[in-house]
Amino acid sequence: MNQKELTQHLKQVKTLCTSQGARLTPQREQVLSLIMRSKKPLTAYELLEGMRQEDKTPAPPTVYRALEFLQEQGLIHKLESLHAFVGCNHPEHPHAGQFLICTDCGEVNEVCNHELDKSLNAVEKNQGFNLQRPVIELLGRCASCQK
Amino acid sequence: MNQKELTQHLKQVKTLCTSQGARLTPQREQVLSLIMRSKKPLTAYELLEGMRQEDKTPAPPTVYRALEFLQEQGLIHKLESLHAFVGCNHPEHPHAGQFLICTDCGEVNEVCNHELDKSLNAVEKNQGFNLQRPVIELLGRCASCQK
DNA sequence: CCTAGAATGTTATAATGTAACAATTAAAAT
DNA sequence: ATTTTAATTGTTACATTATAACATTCTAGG
Ligand SMILES: [Zn+2]
Ligand SMILES: [Zn+2]
Ligand SMILES: [Zn+2]
Ligand SMILES: [Zn+2]
Repeated sequence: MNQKELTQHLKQVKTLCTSQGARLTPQREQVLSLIMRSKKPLTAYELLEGMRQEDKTPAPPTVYRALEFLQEQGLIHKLESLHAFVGCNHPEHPHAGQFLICTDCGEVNEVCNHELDKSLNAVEKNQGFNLQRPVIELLGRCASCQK
Repeated sequence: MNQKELTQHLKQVKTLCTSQGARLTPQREQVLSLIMRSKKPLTAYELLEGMRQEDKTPAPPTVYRALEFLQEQGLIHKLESLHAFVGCNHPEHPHAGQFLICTDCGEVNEVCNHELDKSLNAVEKNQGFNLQRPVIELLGRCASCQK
């Protein structure tokens, strides 16, 4: 995400937070901004490093708290298989993410496949399971890296 | 898994390993045995603790090596969202696991849903993605815990 | 202003995972 | 059977990821 897109995104996100009575403080915004600008998912400690370059020297809880907030607001997703975080491009309606993760170039692509959703619903129904948080992370090689 | 089932499972597994030219050494068998006997997924350090009760005092690399071997042989699965390991009941034909994980009671249920598989294949095809390791972990409440 | 709750700062530590190299053991070759 | 080789295990140290606990500061609402 480039500077212009970022500015636009942050404006949207601020509106969104305000409407929810959630406070997108400067620190939280800084963490979000670092994540959105990155081409790759970032770990908590990479974010800490990023914050240090722009700012003072925050301690781990600072960044973990910001990450918790951003997840609650649906502004970022955590990738369990990478211990890293990516921004969400469609935070306006809450959703669980489905991710294609390239193990070669590190690119992460958030998809939204309704067939997959249906299958998950079917599993839920079959098993009498109440699904609350699906973790769908598809690791492999992206189209470019196969060439 | 009870003692009788375990014995039976270990016998099968030994045959399987032998046929692959893989060596299920006593340590590896001990780790597998701890995992299969447990009702809940176990973390590496819980396994270390378990090994210490039966044996000497192994260091972390010991258990991580055993876990790596067991995963390679398809005898166990790692749950990324829990940093923990569960046994596989169908190691005879290799597969990626699909898991229902109850956040109340901790029970983990490995399912094998072909609709879900199809959806994954469709995503692969649509995106030109070469899927190598799907991580499918469905967190929520199991049927019993909803009552 | 005053106060209550939210957010942040700070220190310490817990939990998870790996690098590097030495010692041992088991398989394979001679 | 002995030698050679590769696989496995032991050991130490450390890297990475994450949280508990408590103090301080800030902010919104009365
Ligand atoms: Zn999203
Ligand atoms: Zn790629
Ligand atoms: Zn399995
Ligand atoms: Zn349950």
